[in-house]
Amino acid sequence: MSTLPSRTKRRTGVERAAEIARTAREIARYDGLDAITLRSIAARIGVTPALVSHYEPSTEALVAKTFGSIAGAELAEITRELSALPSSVEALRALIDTLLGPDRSAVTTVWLDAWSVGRRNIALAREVGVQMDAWQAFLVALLNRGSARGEFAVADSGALAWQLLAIIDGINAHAVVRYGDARGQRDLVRTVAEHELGLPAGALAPASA
Amino acid sequence: MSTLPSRTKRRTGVERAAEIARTAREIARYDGLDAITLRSIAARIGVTPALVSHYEPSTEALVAKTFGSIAGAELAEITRELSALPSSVEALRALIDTLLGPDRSAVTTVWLDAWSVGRRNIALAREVGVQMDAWQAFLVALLNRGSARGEFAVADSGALAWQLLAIIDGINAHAVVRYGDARGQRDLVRTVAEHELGLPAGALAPASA
DNA sequence: GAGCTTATTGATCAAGTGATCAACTGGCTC
DNA sequence: GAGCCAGTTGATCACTTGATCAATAAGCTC
Repeated sequence: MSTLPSRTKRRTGVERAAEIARTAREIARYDGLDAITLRSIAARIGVTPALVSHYEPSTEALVAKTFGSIAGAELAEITRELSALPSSVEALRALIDTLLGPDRSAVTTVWLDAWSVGRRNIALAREVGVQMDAWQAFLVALLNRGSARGEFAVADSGALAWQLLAIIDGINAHAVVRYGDARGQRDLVRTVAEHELGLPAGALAPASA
Repeated sequence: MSTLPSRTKRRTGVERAAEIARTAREIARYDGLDAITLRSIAARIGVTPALVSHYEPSTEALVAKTFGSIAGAELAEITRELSALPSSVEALRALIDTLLGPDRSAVTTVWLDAWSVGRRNIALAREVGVQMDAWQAFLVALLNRGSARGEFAVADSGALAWQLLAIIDGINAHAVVRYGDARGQRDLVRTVAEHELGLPAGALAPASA
């Protein structure tokens, strides 16, 4: 046998922990939150289940952390994208387009899993609450900013944020089961938002005809 | 020992099958669809897991059947209740009140479980599709009836039915996690329905002030 | 290059899952 | 009351899960 360094072994603790976290996210996206297993992660990385257990003593906590990581990463990315837009109306339009766009089913299924599994995993249930609050806070800030700028008028930004998020989540849940694409239902969210914000019809419609 | 007939044994096959189905429904409502287990059912009835397996050779199929039974029973009950109402507007109002009323979380959690578990259980996934179609068909019929009676105007009853169901499902999903009560969000559905049907504002509001 | 810190392994446990099958027995029929 | 059909049991298999622990070995420091 040659001296092939076939396996790069013995990574740093920090590196390995990051690798485990990343692998858990991949598994959650592809196969669901409850496909996260000591053995599924270990097999994917090429190590022993005991090693995963060493870095993540509680699998339940790892599931909760993984969900929070996926949901939080999406919110962070959207926050970044929207911050470049000049007006709140454009930001709201982009938000609707993104959250009801194609290739969203991966994140949506993770949310569906979280709502379901959260009943058996207390840490996950708490994380779901945290992420929902974070989304609502983000949308409230967006609505208040637009209101302060005089772009539109909002009576109760907190309640409206919950309503818009509920509609979006409902549409996406249906899309996962039925057509795999929620774009056809964007008009519903646009109409509700325009109506509640006192915007003229079509104000949130896509730019190009 | 006395001759106490402590256990009523040896039921009819039909009786036992019904008992198993009923027990599976109870477990699904209280502890979720994936708490349905040969042993959980058997323990609750007081028989051997093998007996449950005898009547239900496939647990996956039993889970799918149980979901269909719960969802179908609710639709049947609501259909019955609404059929007594004289107008379609009143029926729509009652539908919204019921589907976003208290004590709905049990059924909502079963739906959440079904959306999540359906990815691993093909039979369940198909049943979810069937039940969603049944609900949509029911609502389409309600909308078309009201339109034919001249109570309101509906452009695309099929699309509107999906939209209203998506909103209701989204609100209920949020309610399961957050406040446990979706009544505060009823106005959203009412407003959307009134707007889309050309009804005056408040037409779907509760009768009493 | 000795020694030590720490990443990593292999083995193993207890619990829980669906499923199968021969054996038992309750209760009805003739 | 003998016999038989069908409901029921107990034992058991193969598999998956999370978790623990002593033992190993890699790689850095001195």
